[in-house]
Amino acid sequence: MAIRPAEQLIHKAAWLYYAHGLRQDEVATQLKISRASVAMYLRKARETGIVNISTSTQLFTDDVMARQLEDAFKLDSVWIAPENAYVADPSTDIAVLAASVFLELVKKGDRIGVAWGRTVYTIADIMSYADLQDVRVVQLCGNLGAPYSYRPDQCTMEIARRLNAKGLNFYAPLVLSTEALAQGLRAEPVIRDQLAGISNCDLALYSVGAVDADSHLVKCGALTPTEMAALRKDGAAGVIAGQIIDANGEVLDCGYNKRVISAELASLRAIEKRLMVVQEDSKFEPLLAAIAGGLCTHLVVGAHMAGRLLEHAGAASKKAS
Amino acid sequence: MAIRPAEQLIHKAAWLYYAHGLRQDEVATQLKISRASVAMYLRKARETGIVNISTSTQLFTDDVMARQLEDAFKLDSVWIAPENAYVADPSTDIAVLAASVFLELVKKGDRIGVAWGRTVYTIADIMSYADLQDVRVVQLCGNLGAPYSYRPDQCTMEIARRLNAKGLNFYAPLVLSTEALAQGLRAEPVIRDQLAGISNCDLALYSVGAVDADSHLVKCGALTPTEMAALRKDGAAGVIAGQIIDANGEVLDCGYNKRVISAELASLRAIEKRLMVVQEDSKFEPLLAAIAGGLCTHLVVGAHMAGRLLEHAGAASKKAS
DNA sequence: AGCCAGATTTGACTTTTGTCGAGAGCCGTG
DNA sequence: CACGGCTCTCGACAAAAGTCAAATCTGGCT
Repeated sequence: MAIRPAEQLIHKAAWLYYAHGLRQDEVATQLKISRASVAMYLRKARETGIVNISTSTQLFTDDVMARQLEDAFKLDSVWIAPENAYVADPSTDIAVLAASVFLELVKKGDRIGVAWGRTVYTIADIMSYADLQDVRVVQLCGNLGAPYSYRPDQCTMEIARRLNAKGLNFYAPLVLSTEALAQGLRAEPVIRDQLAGISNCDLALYSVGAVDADSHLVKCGALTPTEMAALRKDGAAGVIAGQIIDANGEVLDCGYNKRVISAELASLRAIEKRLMVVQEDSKFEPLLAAIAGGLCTHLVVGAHMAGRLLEHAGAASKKAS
Repeated sequence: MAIRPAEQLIHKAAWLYYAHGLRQDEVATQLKISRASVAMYLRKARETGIVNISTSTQLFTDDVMARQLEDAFKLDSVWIAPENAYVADPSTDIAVLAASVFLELVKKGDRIGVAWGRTVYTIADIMSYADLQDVRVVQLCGNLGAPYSYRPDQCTMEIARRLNAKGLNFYAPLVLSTEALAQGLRAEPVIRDQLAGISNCDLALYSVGAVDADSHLVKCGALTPTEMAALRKDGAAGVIAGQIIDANGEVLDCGYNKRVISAELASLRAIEKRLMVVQEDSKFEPLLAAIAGGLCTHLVVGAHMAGRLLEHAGAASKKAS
């Protein structure tokens, strides 16, 4: 930086423009700089989170379906992204909504747990900036040396960056070769502390993975397609923070899970607000499992998925009566 | 309304524009309306609080003086509005800052106590809109049939309106003719409930009044200039929510106070966040009294007042040592 | 001391946004 | 059923904001 015109000026410009409602040229006069500079400062102010522009997500919870889902599945809050009613790409729409919801749920001083996946990374990527200096973003599970850009640590750091918060990474692989090694690593002070700290989070953000050959676990080489198929037969219903869960949302008793370094489900359940975001329609079963396991209190889904969930709930209650 | 283009469309437009970042003409195409309408919807969205534009007040607390004041007076947070560095009118600057700070302190589900005065009304007047449906704004003291536009109930209602919140008014006069009548009225269920509810507030917003002929209490006819002068001799140092306090921030033992219907200071102190805003430099003594009485945890003042406070604190500590 | 590299600032230009008055649709009323 | 009154909607113009390449400045380095 030349002479750090930075912060101070950016803040002043943002203040005059957004809080006092002056025009850019008036701000320029006040600050004795050119209007072009003001425009640039304002952009920086938005990018830094010095100014916050947020739109209420009310409408998406006010939906009738959303209310029904909340009742049917005993969730605190459900947001439904209307399908193809809005912008072109439906999955982007869900991510944009999720990002808004997320920002609405975050409070100063919060500790936030973040898992990993394409969904989470997409959200991080389109999330607008905020200025939450005292927030901490912690990684919920170990890393994979994946060729992808949405590795667990990347998700964590990107979200921390957007929030202007501190990111706490997890310095361990997600999956180890042997159970013994995993146990040993879990006992390491650094890792143990990190794992123990997860239940202190105020908010968690994750998606749920499908149990098929397309799963990231397979793509990253943590499991072979054959192993995955076998797990599926043994009752695997979904993937949460790198762990395989059964249809009841409990950790599946399998060799793989024993080799994983990740947040215990009990720790996740201890987090007050658990925001789950599901983009793909194919993740119906996994989502049901996650909900059954109480792994989600706040839910963001597309209209189609919402419909399927309601249908399912309706059928279930009919069967019961 | 023609066919209620309302809410729904406004929200959609705001969503596409602010959350997705489309241009107005793109939004217009999507929604199949003219761009001019989009522009109008967006204005409404801002006015309704469907979109929120807020600028961080960080810089004003990061100030060295602010930190010193926090330490010297044991306050949670202090914001200092730079004098004549910014926009023309210094008192407006303080109000704009106060409004931002206020909005930053409000949380969903909060109960907010609001007193009255020119300062409070100015803040309400320039405060931007927000969408906090489950917030309640309660009036901290009785009303005066003043010719002014900043009557207690007006302050309360205006703030409630800006927040899209529910306003709870106080249906009693601030001052009665006799102590007996005041006592009787305080015992009335409606009034008693309102008074009792004050300590449940999460946030209070008020200023402090001066004890002189310019006081609102005099202008509104609650006290004559002569009475005011007499009270001053008896130790009156300031006015909080219509009550006279002494230099220690305690209720002054006087006939006037016994005839007032207002929040007890103990109730005010029970409120977690007490935001006090002082615009006029002449309110130095009253402010000191209010701080001494623990009536303020968060403070917004101008740079000049901040300087005087620090000077005072320095002198006091020097005397002590 | 002089020069380079990086970043900021600026003026001029283009694009985007705000606003106004006119026109059109809807509703309750006479 | 025609008539204001009302709001919403649109097109066109004016104002404001965004952008880019060139000019300028800074501090560090040789």
